[in-house]
Amino acid sequence: MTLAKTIQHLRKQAGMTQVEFSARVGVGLRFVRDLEQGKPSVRLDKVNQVLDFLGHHLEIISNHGRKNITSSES
Amino acid sequence: MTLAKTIQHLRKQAGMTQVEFSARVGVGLRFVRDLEQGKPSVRLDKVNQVLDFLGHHLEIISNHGRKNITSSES
DNA sequence: TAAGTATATGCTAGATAGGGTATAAATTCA
DNA sequence: TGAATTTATACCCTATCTAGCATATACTTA
Repeated sequence: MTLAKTIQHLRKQAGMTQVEFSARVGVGLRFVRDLEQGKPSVRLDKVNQVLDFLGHHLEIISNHGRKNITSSES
Repeated sequence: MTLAKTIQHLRKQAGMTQVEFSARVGVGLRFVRDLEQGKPSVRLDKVNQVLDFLGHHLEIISNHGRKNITSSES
């Protein structure tokens, strides 16, 4: 599941509209909408603020196996 | 480990300087430095670009247990 | 269908991230 | 210790993110 859809899912699970959610999290309504629409260039601190409110956080996970160091096979 | 330190660790593990790294990833040197210094307000898409290069990605993880819906115990 | 609610999109203004560059500080190594 | 390398900090400039508002579109229910 994408970040956008996961957050949307968690918000709905918490029974909040975007309006209520943005107010309680402390970010702009517009941001919540952009976020849930999958805008890629959002600010990380804002995302973390949202996730923290939802009792979640981000972690770095290895892409099991094939690295992507731009396959430097000369 | 923090996002900043993890990325720095992965970069060094790959044997690259910040200069080489930024060039190969395709982001500015300035960004790499801000990122590794723990600047919280970096852009998510840039972070993902870096992580993808390193063969990693971000995932949403639940903070096991205590939610943080700002403890709305009235 | 209509009304009410919720979400999506377009716009502007203000704030700031990122790129580039220069320099300072730290680190490495002979 | 000194030189070379790497990393950190400071500055300016441009691009764009966020907030806020208005409006349009979707969704729900009577």
